Amino acid sequence: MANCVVFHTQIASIMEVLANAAVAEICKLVDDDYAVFRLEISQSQKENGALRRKLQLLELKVVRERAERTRREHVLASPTGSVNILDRYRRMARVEGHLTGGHRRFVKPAGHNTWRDDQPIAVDEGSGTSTQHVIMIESADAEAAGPGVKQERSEGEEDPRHSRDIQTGDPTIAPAPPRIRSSITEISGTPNAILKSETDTETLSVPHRLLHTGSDHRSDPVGLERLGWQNAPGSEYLPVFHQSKRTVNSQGDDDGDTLDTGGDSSCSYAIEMDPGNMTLGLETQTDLSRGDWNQYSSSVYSEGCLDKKGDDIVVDEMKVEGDTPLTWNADETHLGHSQGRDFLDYTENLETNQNVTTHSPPHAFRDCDPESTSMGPSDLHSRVLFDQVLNSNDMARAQAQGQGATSGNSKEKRFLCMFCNKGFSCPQKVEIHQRVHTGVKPFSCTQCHMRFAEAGSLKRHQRVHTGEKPFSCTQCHMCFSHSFSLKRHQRVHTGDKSYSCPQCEKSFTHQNQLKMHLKVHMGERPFACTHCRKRFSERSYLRIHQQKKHSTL
DNA sequence: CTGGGGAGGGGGCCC
DNA sequence: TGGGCCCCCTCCCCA
Repeated sequence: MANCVVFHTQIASIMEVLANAAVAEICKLVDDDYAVFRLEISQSQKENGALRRKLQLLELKVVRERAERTRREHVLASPTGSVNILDRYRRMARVEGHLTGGHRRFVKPAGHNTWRDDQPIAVDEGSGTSTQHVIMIESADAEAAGPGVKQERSEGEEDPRHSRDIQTGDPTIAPAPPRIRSSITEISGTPNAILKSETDTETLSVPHRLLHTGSDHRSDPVGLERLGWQNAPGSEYLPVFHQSKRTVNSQGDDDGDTLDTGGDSSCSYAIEMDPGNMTLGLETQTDLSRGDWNQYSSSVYSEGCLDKKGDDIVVDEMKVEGDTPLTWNADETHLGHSQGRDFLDYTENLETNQNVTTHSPPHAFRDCDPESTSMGPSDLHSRVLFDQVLNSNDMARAQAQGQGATSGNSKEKRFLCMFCNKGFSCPQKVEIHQRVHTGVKPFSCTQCHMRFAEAGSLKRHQRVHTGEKPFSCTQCHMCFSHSFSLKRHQRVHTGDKSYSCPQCEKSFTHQNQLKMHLKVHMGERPFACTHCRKRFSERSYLRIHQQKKHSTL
């Protein structure tokens, strides 16, 4: 019995020794790993600092340029009404093309499409016209709201095309964009503040790193993965930040023992956050997550491409044309009343919903043309009906092509658009895609003022000036500048009428033909003449009617 | 004269 | 980078 007790005691002592040895080994491994981890963190912090300084320089540069352009636009401001300025510019660009897009024109002389700055630019497709001053149309409201608001809104909605054209601003007028400068000063204008934040708040650098490297992957693609980008990009920005907020007050920044969060790099960064700088960090994060980082990334991208473009392709400062006005001021509440409800909803949606999957794209408002005021409520209904009929065909095609917002291999398309959650295989594609939402158009034509989000679109557009029509029909003399135009044309020869009406068995070669035909079945005449209230099913009919009947008015 | 249909021009967007 | 498709606009023809 005694031997048994002694034996158990010895076993217990041996196990204790072994356990202690194991613990010691584990501690040693942990210490080693921790040392390596700390080293990596310190290196990352240094990288953050360098990147942040680069960012600050870029931000300052861009903001100065924008402020200068804003000043010039402000000089030529002409309040004419509260019309969506971006939509107007879109139509201006469209009208510009239409003004020169002659039907059955085989060769267009170069320069025919030249935008003349001294000409009023027709905006309304009917009789309405506007001028270049439309760029400041909304400034009328801004002036009513106060100079500060005006400056800030102009900052977000400025039109580089006009700003580039309008070079005759009165230099005696003070530029005075107070809100812009103050905002930039708060965020990144003063290096001292940033340097302080570098030492006090490491979390502040995390959103910067996350977001900016997400767009400018070339600078640090490894950092993305290290920070968890690959797991849930897009939707993970805010959770990371909120998590940081939660852990701020629970752990000290100088106690290495508390750094036991393992691989959760977000938590490990959050440890060293200074609550005093929370506002600054929140502003920066919010600012970037709303799309401003696209602006930044696009500018970087554009600048990076400057030397890659040929003589005919110019990539200059970013062009913001989209429905989501961008701003460098993170405090959107200052913008809300002047930016328009669309933008507000947009940003609120981004703020509150981290999984933005059902967001209607901003270009959903694209169809709100000037004549929409004469369109009855049924227009929306007809649009839905069109979609029901037409989308079945489109969806089948999309499925055949493997398209879709969330289709495809999620592992391959792990870079998500922060606006619509669509997945892409690499950050560049996300960046290009997000121009759909941001309206950034870095590629401008040297012969007219058209701007494009993609280089290919610009190259294709330049055939308008050169008259090049490389796509010729083998069965007739027709030549086309678009490859798809040729393909569409060849349906005439093949008799292919893919678009069939479900109600009368009619079929069409154009999808748009079917679209118009459906209106016949529905008896919709959404386009009403403002003079005699006669209604038409197509805008062109209304226009012809107005030209013939009311041209003298 | 109205309006339905045919077809090209051209930009947006994605693969 | 090019190809492809979608979409809108426009003009023309014709019943």
